[in-house]
Amino acid sequence: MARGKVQLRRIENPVHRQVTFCKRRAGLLKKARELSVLCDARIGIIIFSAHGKLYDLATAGTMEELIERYKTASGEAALQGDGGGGEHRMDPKQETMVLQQEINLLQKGLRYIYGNRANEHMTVEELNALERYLEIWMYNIRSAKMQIMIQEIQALKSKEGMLKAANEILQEKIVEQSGLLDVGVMVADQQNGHFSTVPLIEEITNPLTILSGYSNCRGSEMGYSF
Amino acid sequence: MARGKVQLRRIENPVHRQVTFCKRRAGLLKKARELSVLCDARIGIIIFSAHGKLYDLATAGTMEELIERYKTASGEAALQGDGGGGEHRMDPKQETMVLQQEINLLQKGLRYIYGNRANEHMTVEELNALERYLEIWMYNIRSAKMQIMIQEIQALKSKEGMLKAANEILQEKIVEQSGLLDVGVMVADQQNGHFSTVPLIEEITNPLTILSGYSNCRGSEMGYSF
DNA sequence: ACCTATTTATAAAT
DNA sequence: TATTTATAAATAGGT
Repeated sequence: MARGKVQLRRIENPVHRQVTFCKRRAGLLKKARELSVLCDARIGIIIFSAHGKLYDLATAGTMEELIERYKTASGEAALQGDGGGGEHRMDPKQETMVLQQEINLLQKGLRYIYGNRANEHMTVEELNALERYLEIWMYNIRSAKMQIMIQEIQALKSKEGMLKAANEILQEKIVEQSGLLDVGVMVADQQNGHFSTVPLIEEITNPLTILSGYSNCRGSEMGYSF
Repeated sequence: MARGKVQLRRIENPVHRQVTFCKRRAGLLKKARELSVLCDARIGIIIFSAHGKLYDLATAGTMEELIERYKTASGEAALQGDGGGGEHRMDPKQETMVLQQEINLLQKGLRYIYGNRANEHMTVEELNALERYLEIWMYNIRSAKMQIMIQEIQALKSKEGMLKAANEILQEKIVEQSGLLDVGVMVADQQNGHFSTVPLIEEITNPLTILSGYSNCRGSEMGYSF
């Protein structure tokens, strides 16, 4: 913006382009910070240079928070096919009405929380409803994760059942063959190595013992990516 | 930038603030588009107004692409710190002081949210800190649940390993005894019922297949009590 | 939404 | 890369 009007097209001279990129990038981020402070907005900016280098800015929080909020706000999360099993569908008209109600309530809640409380009046009932919605959404996320783990656990359990059954049949077979051999059970027990046949199965039962005492760990020390 | 220098702090007059927000938001997006074209950069901007309304811009592609690219690009840069177990403990006095600070902040937050906003003033910094604490606590709870399920999965897997080992030993024993009997493997196979000995074990391997596609189920339909 | 006096941003030169 | 400077752009306050 000086010493010559700028044409709105790619700067061909690589040196000029690099210099302009640095200057304007700084300017853009400055403007964003100003807008955020002046008008109480939350802003995230992601810039990839032509060479793929990342520059970013997130005002009032982390970029991750903004991305999450963006995803819900842009409606991406709200309008996708049901991944789970058979859910009881109501007719589309009613469905959209309910969803619209939820959205209205959420928006009102946001104005209430972030705007001037005096301008928006929410009844206790509305606040309770909002609270329930939020809990439901959070519950959905957690449930999806749980579903995955539960399926894995059940797969393992069924596998365990099959292995146990196979074990029993094999043991029966051994007993049978021992009878044919007229040698008796003694031989079988000696050949068992460190596995004692009957105790083995008893020992490993009781799979669903729920452990307790896991409160109060700082989050950063636990690295689960679920 | 005109008719009066601007102070870099929140504009208190709501009308002025709204007008400035509109103007500067447009200016910011324009600058971003210019930078993108002039310097061949890819830029994404997410703006949430104070009332929660979303404004966004993505040059040269979609915001989703930029977010994906951001996650990989920032993730590569961010993988540092002690990944292992070593926790840096501070002395108990300092620890309790930090906890007391957390409690004070929470109490202030509760008064702020449920009481009269005019009486309690919280800075953006305080609110951010509160938000972070809440996220950490929630993360802890979820992590504890995860820990329990992960332990159960591992217990089941180890049990599976033991059963497999036992199975193999039993099968060896059968083969051995069959040799002693001079009857051969034919008899063993016939006595196996619907379990074929070797195929069985192959069939049930592959325990850690993670299922996908569990997004977006309504909470009320899922009855997990974790 | 439009105006315009000023402030800001910045292109080119150093 | 930092500074300077002439000029284009952005915009605060008003209408």
